[in-house]
Amino acid sequence: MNSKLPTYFHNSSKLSIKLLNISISSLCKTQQIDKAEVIIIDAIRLGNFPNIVTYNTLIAAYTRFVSFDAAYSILSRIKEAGLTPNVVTYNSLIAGASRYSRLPQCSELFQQMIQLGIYPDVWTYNTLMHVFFVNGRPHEANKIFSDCFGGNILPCTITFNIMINGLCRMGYISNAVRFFRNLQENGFKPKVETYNILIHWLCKSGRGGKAWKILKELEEMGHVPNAITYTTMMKCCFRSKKIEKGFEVFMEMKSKGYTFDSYGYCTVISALAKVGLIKEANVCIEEMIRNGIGLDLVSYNTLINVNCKEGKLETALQLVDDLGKCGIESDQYTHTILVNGMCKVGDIDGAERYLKRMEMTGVKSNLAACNCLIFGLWKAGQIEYAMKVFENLEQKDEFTYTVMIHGLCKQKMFFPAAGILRSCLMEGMKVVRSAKWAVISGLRASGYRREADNLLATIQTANCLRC
DNA sequence: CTAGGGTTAG
Repeated sequence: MNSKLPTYFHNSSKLSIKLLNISISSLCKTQQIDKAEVIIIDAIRLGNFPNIVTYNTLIAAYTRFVSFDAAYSILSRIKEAGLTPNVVTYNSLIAGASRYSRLPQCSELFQQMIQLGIYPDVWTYNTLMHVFFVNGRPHEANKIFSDCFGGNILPCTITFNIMINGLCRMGYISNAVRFFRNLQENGFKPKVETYNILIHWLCKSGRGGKAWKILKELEEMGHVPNAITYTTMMKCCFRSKKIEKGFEVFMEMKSKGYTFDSYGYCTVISALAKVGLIKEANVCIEEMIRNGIGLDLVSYNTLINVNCKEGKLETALQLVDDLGKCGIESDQYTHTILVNGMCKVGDIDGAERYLKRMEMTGVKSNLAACNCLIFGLWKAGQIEYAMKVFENLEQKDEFTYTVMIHGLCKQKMFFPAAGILRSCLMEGMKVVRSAKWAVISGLRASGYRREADNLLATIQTANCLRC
């Protein structure tokens, strides 16, 4: 018998099950699932049996922190306990399956719940729509949306938000705005979240002017912009290189008390570092730390990047160490930032060793980091080696191609550059204007007019095919 | 179940 258990676990009553669920919920939230399981075992031993809420809490935690299969196996435990799964059980499982990109399983679970006579609710429909959008299936998402309307379930604001966000995610931004206007005409009162979604996508697609108009509308409708609105607008400024304006937004964000987390700070720090305003970036870092803002993985990556940009590699590595001490694992961003930092200070060997070590420790290949290495090799004049790394790459993206094309053009190797440009087009990837121009003008300047025109024609054809 | 932050080329 566990004598350390609080006394309320000893009485089997409605109160004790409620308290049990509160304990399980708080343990699950802090990723202590093992402890939660121990408490459940003890509770059962004391005759305090968990109910469906207990199991649903476990399902949510297992999908979030362990695996879908672990969560799914709770279903049999529910049956063994003589309980019946409910709509929340299935909603959590569907959300869990979507987290692991198991699209067929989402549909299966949906069918299964209907067969069991469990009626889907608006959460079920919202989750399914979200799943389909995230997996690039707008038509299926739209079908769910129609079913929702056709059935007895009333869509809510979140349903509309998922629809608008999903349409934008698929690139249908104008359609999303039209959908939004249509809803408004039918009496829909959008919330700040809805406006934030539109503002975010308008900025991301380069329609900053329209984004500012939507922001104005948000305020005219009596809404107050929140912390997310501010970070979104800031990002919008930095995207269009309006650093001053972005900084002004940050100041206003601070004055409104919206810099309570690291989001705003990370946005402004990265933007400053990117344009070389390292001193200013460091002022913001100091302020963030002085204000006692909790640092997460993204914050650390931001700080590591600033130090790398300064050439302070030892400090950067110290921060990686601190990260580990906080129990946070570094990710692909961390690795890329470090590889880039090493290349920047000319330590190509170090960068290569780091990449090799990543491979050996089973970290999956990181294209961005490889791109940094190739760029570093070009800068260090190790041309043949850069070519070799490039050829051995099993995957390439537009950065890879751009780095190679610019490198070759700098060496006046315009024919190989044209070759790589062509293979890039064959892969269906877009070519950055500057790289395209470097090859064409290079060929022309060295007297190969015909080749230049030929290449230009190929580029234009490729552009047509993409549309 | 929806909305914000971090890496590489020019």
